[in-house]
Amino acid sequence: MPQQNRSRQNEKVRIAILDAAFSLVREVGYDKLTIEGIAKRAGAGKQTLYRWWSSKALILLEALVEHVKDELVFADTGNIRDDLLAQMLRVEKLLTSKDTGCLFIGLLVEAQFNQDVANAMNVQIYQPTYRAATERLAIAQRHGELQPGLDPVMMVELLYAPIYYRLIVPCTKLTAADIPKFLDMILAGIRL
Amino acid sequence: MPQQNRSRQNEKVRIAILDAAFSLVREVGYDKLTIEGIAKRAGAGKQTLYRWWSSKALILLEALVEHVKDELVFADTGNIRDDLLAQMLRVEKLLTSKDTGCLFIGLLVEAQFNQDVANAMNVQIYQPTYRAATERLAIAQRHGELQPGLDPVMMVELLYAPIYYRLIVPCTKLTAADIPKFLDMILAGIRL
Amino acid sequence: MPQQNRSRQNEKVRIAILDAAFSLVREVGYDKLTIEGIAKRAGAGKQTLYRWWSSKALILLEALVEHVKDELVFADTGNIRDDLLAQMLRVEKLLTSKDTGCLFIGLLVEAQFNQDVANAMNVQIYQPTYRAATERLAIAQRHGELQPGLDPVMMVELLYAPIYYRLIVPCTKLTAADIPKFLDMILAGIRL
Amino acid sequence: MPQQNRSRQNEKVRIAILDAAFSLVREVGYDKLTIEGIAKRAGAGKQTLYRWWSSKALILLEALVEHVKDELVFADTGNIRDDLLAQMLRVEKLLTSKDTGCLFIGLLVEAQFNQDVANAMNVQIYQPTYRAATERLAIAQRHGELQPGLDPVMMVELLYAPIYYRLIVPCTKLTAADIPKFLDMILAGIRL
DNA sequence: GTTTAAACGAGACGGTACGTCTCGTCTTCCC
DNA sequence: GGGAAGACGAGACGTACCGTCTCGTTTAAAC
Repeated sequence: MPQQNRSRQNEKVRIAILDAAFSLVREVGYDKLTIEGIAKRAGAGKQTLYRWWSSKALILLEALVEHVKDELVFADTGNIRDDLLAQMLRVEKLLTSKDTGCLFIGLLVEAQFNQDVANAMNVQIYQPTYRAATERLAIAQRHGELQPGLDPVMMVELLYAPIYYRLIVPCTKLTAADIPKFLDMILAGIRL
Repeated sequence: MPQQNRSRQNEKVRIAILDAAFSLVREVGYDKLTIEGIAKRAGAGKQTLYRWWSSKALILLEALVEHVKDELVFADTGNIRDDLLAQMLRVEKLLTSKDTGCLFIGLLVEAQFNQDVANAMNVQIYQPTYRAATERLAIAQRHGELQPGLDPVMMVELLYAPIYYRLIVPCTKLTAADIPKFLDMILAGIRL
Repeated sequence: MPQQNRSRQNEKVRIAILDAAFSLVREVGYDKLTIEGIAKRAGAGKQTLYRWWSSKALILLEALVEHVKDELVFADTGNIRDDLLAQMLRVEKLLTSKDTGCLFIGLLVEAQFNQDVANAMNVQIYQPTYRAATERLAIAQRHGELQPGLDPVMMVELLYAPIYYRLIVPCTKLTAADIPKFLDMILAGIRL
Repeated sequence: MPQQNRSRQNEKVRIAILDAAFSLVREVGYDKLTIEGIAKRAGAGKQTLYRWWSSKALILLEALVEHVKDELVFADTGNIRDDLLAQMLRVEKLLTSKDTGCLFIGLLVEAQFNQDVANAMNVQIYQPTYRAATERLAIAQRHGELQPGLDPVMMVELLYAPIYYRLIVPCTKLTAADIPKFLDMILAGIRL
């Protein structure tokens, strides 16, 4: 991330670019978004974008992080099901909202082909999320709410998995109503 | 899909194009794959590709389907865990193999932005898969192996979900070794 | 020319093709005329056209010749100026008429780059024209109407030259009214 | 013409493109000349050509004008025949030279179908030529060398006409040796 | 308050691939 | 078995963006 190197540059330009990218991606979609389009909307030169970011994905990631950095917390109410449900709904909202949904999918897509983007997403999104989630699950295990032998990381993945599945697989639809159903299936198991 | 309209055209050309696409996508990756590149390798004119397919994704989908149409079965050995594990491993292999892995991811990606591709994948991949899987699960419910109140479709999704999650989320890795762990977590539940 | 080889082929097809070419070139212009367009209008297969003609120019030439073969005569009224003027006006009319004008220009153009067309035009258009014209001029020389020492061929060329000049040079316009002026300048000379 | 708008652009690129066009048209002929070919030889991107010129004809016209802008003068030695002959030979040389001949014919051809090219040729080639020529002829008329009642413009056209005729009509050949013969026929008239 | 170095907007540049078009050849099917 | 119909390989068209590269012009810190 380049922020640290740019202490002297005009913060206004950076904000204008992030805003332009954030609004444009909603209007034209991730794949139709171009560096030239962002530059034009931001009233910036293309060179300015290339100076600070190495791809459009990293611009969007920075824009996204500014919008969602407060969502990664994991509350502890004492009841693990409530906390898990709250967090799953929070993620579901993030991934389906008009603002951030297609942006997030675009970034996931880009990360498939671009290792820099994958690493950046990992550092800025997934590591904080996993840390918060595994800590909460470990507490629940110690409290006897969850099975003690299971790997917290795999539990996190299993919990988020249906959300991403519905997001990614064509012709499925991610809805808030199905979240608690999936949660309870995971908690109780599907075997008789 | 155009196959039905092309009874009179040279099947050799179609095969050459699908083969070219299938081999090229392995070598250069989905996003670097171009229509021109496929045409060149196939010894075909670009117009021929555009005549029969409306995007590179649909070419790849057709190529993929030819390679995997036999994988969508769902055996019934009488033991539901065995059958589920076998199918999950089959899918895992498909999604991580050198041949079809990045091809499949590319198609998933494309389907995010291209409704035609999404529909085509649904018809050719997901509907057959879901049908086979839900039938097997319903049998297991009737046999008293699985909880009778659960929606077979959601169970299918839950079972496939961790596979897709590991496939799609950056910096995670889909391995055969984790498949039975996820399966048992889903079967038994994670709650104590 | 292919006519002699096609005794057995359907004359109706040939006529349909020539008619289609002749009418199409008026509507779309020489440079926008395509083999495919002619075939479509004629209700013929492209292969049929390629079988009998080697370029669209030769189709048009054949169509043109059918329309103008009677114009190449050179009457002898006994008065050389009258005969020359009549012929020059006849050519002017041919070159500026809606039917044949742009067709003829197209052929001239094509002949610049295509030796086959140049030869065909020479044989079918220019040789008959030159023969008729030089014969009439030679008679006039013998009758003491024209200077005896001049080359009849060059005289023919000089007479036709202003017509072609006006036809070909951009932003000049070929009009019947200027023909007699040019003729009299050539007859009398421009020197005082 | 775009020259005036491009003060800031790299003149080297413009020259490279004009040179490439000029040399390529000699090698492959006007009709086989392509924008892509020019771009490739010039080491330029296609977009650069499209940015400054709207057709290959206008590129060639600009290249031509650079080569011939000094040929359009019309000397005044006091003897009208000498001056006319000199100018006609100059034009003959221009139209038959290996460098500029087929290029010029190509432009004439293009001007038949493309009004922009016709206008550009008129402005850059014919208007200067006509102006210089009619002025010299008017002087000759005032000096009593030429008939005073004749239109200078039509005289100019008549003088150039045989040159263009020989250039354009298939299977005729423009030679320097015939130029003075045509000139003298025009000056003296062909009537006895 | 001036200097000066960077970051800036603007956009030309060499490229690549796009999707379309037409060419002239080749193939299939029907009459 | 000849012709319409049209698929085919080829390749140029004109467009859109890519990422790089000058250009002057702010602009803000250092002097």
